[in-house]
Amino acid sequence: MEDLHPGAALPRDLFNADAVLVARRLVGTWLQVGPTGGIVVETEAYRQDDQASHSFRGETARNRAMFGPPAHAYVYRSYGLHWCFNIVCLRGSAVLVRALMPVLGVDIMRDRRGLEDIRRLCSGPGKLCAALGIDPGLDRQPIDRPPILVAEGLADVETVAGPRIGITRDVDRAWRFGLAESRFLSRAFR
DNA sequence: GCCTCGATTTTCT
DNA sequence: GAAAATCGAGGCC
Repeated sequence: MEDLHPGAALPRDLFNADAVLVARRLVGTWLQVGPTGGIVVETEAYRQDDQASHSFRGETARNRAMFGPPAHAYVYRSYGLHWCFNIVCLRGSAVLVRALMPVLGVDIMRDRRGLEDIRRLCSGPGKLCAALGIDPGLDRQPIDRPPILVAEGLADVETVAGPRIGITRDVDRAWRFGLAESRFLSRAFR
């Protein structure tokens, strides 16, 4: 494996754009929360004109962050149990970060997850939040100020695309993006 | 490896 | 009342 470390922080303007473009762009970037972090290997885009998105029916108490400024976090509870971490893009849209290649603070992440297997530490949106210590305290926080950092990561990235996971509407949009050949995905791309 | 199931909050019907 | 942007455990092959 390469010598991995964060590069320059991504500018906020980058997130003031279509979530589909941002989702593809984020594959291979660095995501850090406090003392833990790694390389983003899987994302999904959700737009307001998209029936699978929480924002489709307008603003609610839960999805308020999606209607706030770009480059801020949207953290929500999934299936009543797990947390999911998104980055807000154009108004009413966001990118769900689904999987990470653990790099920084791996022992901390193992402790938080109670799991040794590095390939499964962050291989899903709920797992990733547990490993990074993400909770609703980060909802609506900027992603370019501590404890969050999103920065350049891998130099050359080959991405693959496919249908999103776990949704029942607008299922044919290929808005899930992954790092080609990565062993840290939540599921393989076909 | 595959499958089924249950935990539990938010939203919608 | 039921489904949802999920996960882990347990049963089976």
